[in-house]
Amino acid sequence: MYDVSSNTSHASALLVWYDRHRRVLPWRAAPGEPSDPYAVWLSEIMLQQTTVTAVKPYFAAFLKRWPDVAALAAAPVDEVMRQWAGLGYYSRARNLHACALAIAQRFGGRFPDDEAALRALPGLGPYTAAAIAAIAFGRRAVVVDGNVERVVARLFAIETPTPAAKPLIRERAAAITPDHRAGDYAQAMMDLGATICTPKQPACAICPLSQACGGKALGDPARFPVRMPKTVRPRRRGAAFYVTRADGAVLVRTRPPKGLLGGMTEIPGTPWSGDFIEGSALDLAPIKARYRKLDGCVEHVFTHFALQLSVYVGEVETASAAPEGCRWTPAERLDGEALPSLMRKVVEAARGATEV
DNA sequence: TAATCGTGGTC
DNA sequence: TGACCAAGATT
Repeated sequence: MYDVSSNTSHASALLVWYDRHRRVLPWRAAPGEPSDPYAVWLSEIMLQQTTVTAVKPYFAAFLKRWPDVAALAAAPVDEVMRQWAGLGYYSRARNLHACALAIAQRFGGRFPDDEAALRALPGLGPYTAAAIAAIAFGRRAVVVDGNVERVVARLFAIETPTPAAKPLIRERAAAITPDHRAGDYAQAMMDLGATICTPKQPACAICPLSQACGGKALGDPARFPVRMPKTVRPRRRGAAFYVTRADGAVLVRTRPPKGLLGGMTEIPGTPWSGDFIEGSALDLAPIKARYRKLDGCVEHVFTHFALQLSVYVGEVETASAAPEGCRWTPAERLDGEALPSLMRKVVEAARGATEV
């Protein structure tokens, strides 16, 4: 206890707190128990920009269906995409499968245990590689996610607006990262950010780092991290065509593998643009049919734009062939398609309007 | 460096 | 009700 450098004191105060207040999470090993690298990896990918609440059911479903990395590697990528549907950021699912294949084929089914090798795998960036090295293998690593950024920015009262402050935040984070209990420390920082040092109203009164916190000393810790002024979110509009055959089959198509909703199933529609003309929507219908426009719009907000989608409902004869790029899917199999949430909204709107 | 890439919850 | 936010990666 004679080393009173900030390095050790921050970490030990945090670890004492963690031993008492750590969250119980499905992918987290019990104290003293070894963690399963597969579970750690799977959860870390799912948790990228995604809440714990949203991840839990997906994590359980994946683990039940594919209990280890070999099972996941052996699955068709389309099955993985379907299982991922609804969780968002679909390139994660494609990379997840690519990573499982790499582990199975290049590493004999065992995850590499150092940060650099992990970093080279698909879908593993600086954060995730460091997190897995620390949590699954006990390696010292500087783990910086959104929680750590917030905690560190407050602790050191960093005035530089993010994202310009990232290098400084990383430097400060490295300076307080201990050499021991790497996994516990990384998870402690994230638990602190998630439960105490929260974005809006940090609970400084019960924070183990409050004594050392520069942001608190200044009187307004919630001011950190300092953000750059926000940009406006543009709105785009378009139309979707929900076409059914007399036998109930629905016309769908698969989006290109890359880009927005890459590789996912969609209801055919027009491009989405800022200057969409409602009156010319029907000129872009994928197949000739009698269409009825539903009242209102399906609304959906993406990260960088908001979308308003008109929905047209049409019906064709059973003999009708699917147009180029489209396919018919039986009504009872539509829910099993890799439908992103936006498209589930479209389907729901169309069904609600047709079944009355 | 700056865009792009989902979704659901919160205030 | 709209803006912000969540265990970021990729290009």
